[in-house]
Amino acid sequence: MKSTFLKEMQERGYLNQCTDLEKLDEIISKKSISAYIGFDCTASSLHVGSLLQIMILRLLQKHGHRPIVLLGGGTTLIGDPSGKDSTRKILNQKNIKKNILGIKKLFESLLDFKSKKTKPVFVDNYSWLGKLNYIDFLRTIGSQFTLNKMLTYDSVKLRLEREQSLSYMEFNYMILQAFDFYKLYEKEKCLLQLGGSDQWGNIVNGVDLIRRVLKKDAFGLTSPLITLSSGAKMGKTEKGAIWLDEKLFSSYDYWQFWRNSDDKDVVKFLKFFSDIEVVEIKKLQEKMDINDLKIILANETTKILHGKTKSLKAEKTAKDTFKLGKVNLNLPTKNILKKDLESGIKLLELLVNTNIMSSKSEARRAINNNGIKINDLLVENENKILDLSDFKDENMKISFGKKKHYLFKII
RNA sequence: GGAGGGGUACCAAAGCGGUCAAAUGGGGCGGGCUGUAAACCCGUUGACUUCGGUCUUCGAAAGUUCGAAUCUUUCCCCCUCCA
Repeated sequence: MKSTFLKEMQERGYLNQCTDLEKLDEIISKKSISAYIGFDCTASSLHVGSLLQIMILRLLQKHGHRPIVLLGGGTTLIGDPSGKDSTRKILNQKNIKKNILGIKKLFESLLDFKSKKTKPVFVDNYSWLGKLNYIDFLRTIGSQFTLNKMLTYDSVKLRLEREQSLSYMEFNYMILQAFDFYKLYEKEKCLLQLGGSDQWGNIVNGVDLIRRVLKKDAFGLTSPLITLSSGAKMGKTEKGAIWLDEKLFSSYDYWQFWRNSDDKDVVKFLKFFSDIEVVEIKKLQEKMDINDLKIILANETTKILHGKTKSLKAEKTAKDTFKLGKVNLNLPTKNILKKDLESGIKLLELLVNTNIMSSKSEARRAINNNGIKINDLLVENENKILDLSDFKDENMKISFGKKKHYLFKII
């Protein structure tokens, strides 16, 4: 492979399938191109599941290419049927607009805006999908698609085979995504669409459309679906998604998420989610203890998303809490009113009110299973009432299990 | 259009008039061991509780019964086979 971009893509394991790898390599090794990835706007933030795509955009910039971030303000109104059993809730435009703002903001720290040449471009496909003329669209674009072929795509086939309804609206999704690529080729000279392997069908459609209508070559490239060594899908835990927005998922928790990776995933994750050069990762792997490697992983990933200061802070907090047994004031913090404390607060209620536990039964259970500690002392009485004597220097630490620690402050 | 099978907790799946808040497995959570890992072992897994119990739950609604996840009726949804 000639191009540095594709070489690193391969080294890091980002490469799954390409419509024409040789030709793309030829072009991309000679000049700088624009490439796009589309993001759904179903939530106000992205989660770890989208992080790989973001890393690819960063890599694109690193090698002198220009990333285009397509926010699916139009397509989210329709809903991608790929990999879904049933139609999902359709969002209204107001929510989608809000989501777009939230997602856009994430990219501010993740991508490089300084270099003129590789400055990212943001586009919302509503700007062209929203004003389509139905008849015109059917004649120029719709005529290029055959039902015969559309029906063979997995996203469609699976739904039909399972006799689950697929609305005409959703059925059109792939055409719209193909049209996006077509538009971006015209407007932004975008040669390449990137995406997860589940997007392959949609991407190929775009490439075909450009070839047929514009008589030009465009390319599609997909990344593999990441699974954890446990087999689970990346990004969602039982407690909910690992959000990238700090308001939804704190930098401390984010750091912890990576620190708690499975041994078997660490090197893979370093390649996927850190900026450390692959050669360097190999060296680290040889000389370092797996736990130190996990700390590096946590530091690097947190640094990329939340910045160096927060990453260091999270590392320090973790070290104090887990290694030194100290109370670090940067632990997730909850406030307690002084007057409430003076009249006595039931531990059970506090746990539920602060969302540490979702019900009193659960809290009782946790206590009876020796899972709750106050200032590192096991709580034995489930009906414990808290008062000032449980605080040291205005602080009280409540721990649930070995990993979750919360700091309570009197206000 | 014809014939049959089925909808049970987070998921899979048993139960087919009372002993059912519902077996079992997976997942989750907690504990033990460890390294904030994996594997393994133990406990736990609807809510509220003055710890006596109470309330809500087996696709939906209505009914039979002292008593229904279990029986009846209607409705909704899914699956398999034939046409």
